[in-house]
Amino acid sequence: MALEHAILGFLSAGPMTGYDLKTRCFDETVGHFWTADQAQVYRTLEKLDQRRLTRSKIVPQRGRPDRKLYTITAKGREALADWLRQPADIAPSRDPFLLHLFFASALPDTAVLELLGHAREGHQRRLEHLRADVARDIDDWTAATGRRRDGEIRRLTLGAGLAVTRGTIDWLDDCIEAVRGGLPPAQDGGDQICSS
Amino acid sequence: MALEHAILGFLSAGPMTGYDLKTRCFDETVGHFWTADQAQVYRTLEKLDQRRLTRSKIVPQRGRPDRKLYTITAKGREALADWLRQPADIAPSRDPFLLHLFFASALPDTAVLELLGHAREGHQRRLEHLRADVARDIDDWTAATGRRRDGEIRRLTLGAGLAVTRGTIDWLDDCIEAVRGGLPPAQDGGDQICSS
DNA sequence: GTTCTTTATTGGACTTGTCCTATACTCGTT
DNA sequence: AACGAGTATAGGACAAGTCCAATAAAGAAC
Repeated sequence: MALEHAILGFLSAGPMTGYDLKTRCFDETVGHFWTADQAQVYRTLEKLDQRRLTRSKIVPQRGRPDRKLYTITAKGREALADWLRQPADIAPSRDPFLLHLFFASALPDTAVLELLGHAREGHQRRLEHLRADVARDIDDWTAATGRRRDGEIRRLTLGAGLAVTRGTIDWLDDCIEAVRGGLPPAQDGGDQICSS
Repeated sequence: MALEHAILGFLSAGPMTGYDLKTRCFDETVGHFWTADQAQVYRTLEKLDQRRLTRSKIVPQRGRPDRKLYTITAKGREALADWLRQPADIAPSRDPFLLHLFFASALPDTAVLELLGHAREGHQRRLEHLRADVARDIDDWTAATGRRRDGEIRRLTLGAGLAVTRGTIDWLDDCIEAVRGGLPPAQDGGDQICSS
């Protein structure tokens, strides 16, 4: 499980609670390429504890629910190092938008254009978010912690998001042009699902 | 569920069995952006049948297991059209490689370079596969069926794969150059997981 | 003064997807 | 003659992820 190793990775920088991991680590830091469900984070932490890859300690608070602080163990560091040394998974992931587009040949050109335009907007927003928010977060974090190696690596992962998003937008522009230029008409014989 | 709608999409071109869908549709046709597990295909077909979005008919064969031919119903076509008219999901998907790279700052530069090189190779192979096999499949299929509109759309989805893969390779090249140029050294204080 | 947000953890129910196995007959290969 | 591959479906077990609700108290906003 990748979530498991990601958690170990974050814990290797210092003890944290499930809440810290969910908000500061997943949502804010790696959110643009790896999301984590809150319930899943807590359940994974529990499993890590059972397998002695982490140790947890309850830290009482007044006026707030107790914090459950997780610390990575030597065994946990080993498991993390093992994972890091393994070649990473590069399998292309599923793309629900492409699936949608694939079957959109049954729709009229205008609807296909709408689909493409909507996607373009979404990716444009994402591009701006990466350029502004994510880039700023990395700068802030690097300035605050002084961990320049980590910062460099974070900047590289941000670069991936930028490259892929830019590539996707260019592709969408090509698509829009192609459809505007006129797609061949739908054949009869089951091709046309929706003519409205 | 996307698989459900994908199956309806394929069935809208004509009746098929679970086996046809798995091999000819998913593995061969949309495999480069949407994979499907065999068991999942059969289970989804069963559910579609229960919900009357398809109808199945057993076609006996001699020397082979019986085929169970699924036909899309009017209700199924409606469900498909509804899905197509909805805006598609554009949420960026998880990228296990980026997660790996993210924590690789704990590894020495040489190991990071290895990771990047391995990924580059994988994407290069994928690029060649898309350019050769997938492009040929589309051409063959278009020539065989004469469905030029579908063929055009398929070519567009292929273009997405090419654009994203090319973008990723360019990014990896940038990364490799950056790491060769020298990453800042790891700090002490938990940063360095593995020095070997 | 009530409602919303933040901090913090946990459990239930469910969906989706993966892996493995069983069955069964044909055809081609070694 | 034995073995594997192709054709075809189906079930069990399980892993991973999503959604929702409960609990609980502080503090801010309306």
